[in-house]
Amino acid sequence: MRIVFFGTPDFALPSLRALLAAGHEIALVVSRPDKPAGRQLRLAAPPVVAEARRLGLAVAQPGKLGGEGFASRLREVGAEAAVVVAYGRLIPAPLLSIPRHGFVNLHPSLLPRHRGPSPIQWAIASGDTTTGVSTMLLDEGMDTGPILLQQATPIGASERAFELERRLAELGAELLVRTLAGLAAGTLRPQPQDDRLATVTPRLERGMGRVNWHLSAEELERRCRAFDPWPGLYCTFRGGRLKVHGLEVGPPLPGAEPPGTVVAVSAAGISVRCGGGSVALLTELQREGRRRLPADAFLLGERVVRGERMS
RNA sequence: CGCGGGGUGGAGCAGUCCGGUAGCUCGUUGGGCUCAUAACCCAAAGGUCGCAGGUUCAAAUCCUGCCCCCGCAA
Repeated sequence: MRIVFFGTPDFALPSLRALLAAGHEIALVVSRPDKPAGRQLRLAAPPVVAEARRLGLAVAQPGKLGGEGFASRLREVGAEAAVVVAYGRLIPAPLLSIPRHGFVNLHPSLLPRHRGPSPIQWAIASGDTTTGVSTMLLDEGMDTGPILLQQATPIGASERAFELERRLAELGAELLVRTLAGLAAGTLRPQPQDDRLATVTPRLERGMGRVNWHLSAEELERRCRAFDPWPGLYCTFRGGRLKVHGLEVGPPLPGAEPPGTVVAVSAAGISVRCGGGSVALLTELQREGRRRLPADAFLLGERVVRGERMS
């Protein structure tokens, strides 16, 4: 099938490759504009653009999709379907009817649960034991279109967002290929989503990684995995930023210290009082400007003492 | 030129401002104690102080250039 591919980050790469491998013709790859990245703030191309160039595909990085300019470009391409995988922008409604089969979107959750921009992270943060990938036809809403196919997968008890994301990217790529085959064969029946079951995830922000010690250790443990690698979990300790890369639910310790108080220190980690009397065991830490370290190594240089506070 | 921190025995750090024979915790090795031990005691080994150049009687420490790691920001 002749298709236009919309995508931007790494998550979209397996899909792009799988579509090619399945014999589809990718007439155009559409991605978001380059933006400054890295420590020197140099302009960097999104992963999808880099990959598309390697593959010798035509690339477009329009600033806006709204105008007539892009619409006519899309018509010229004459694709039978558009595929959207983590493009990063809402597709304006007038474009949706240009390809004969419409816009097929891959979404990394079991819709209608976890609509919105960060479904993978919130599936973990919410304590879900199962998630998955969905393909659907885009409509004018945000992840509200009728579902084509879905594939579920369990979430590992210690699985982190970057790991789950990698798995869902692969799982989604397969699902996408099956979806296009189904569309071409006319065997798919789009199922409307049940809006009553819908949940919407907020876009992640830097500040969401700030540890609130009043939350339970269980909640913090999930966030530690959900926000890895971004925005990460961090707090303030001894006047500087302390990133928390490893946080486990610790064995309970008696006491009524205010949340954020160090209640025990051992080679296994730093135990910190959390909400509801729970205890978090910090097992991997990183001081700003320093390397991330397992707790035992961290403690050799930072003599953390019982009773110290983290905020 | 976006802002900033750091590179010191195997690991994590102090020492750098106010130049003057390298220190702490841990690990390693040997010995001791002990029913025993990841515990404790004693001893030892192990370092071109990121690289190059400069200043100086003398540089981990001051100056210049380069390499590498990291936090913020995006």
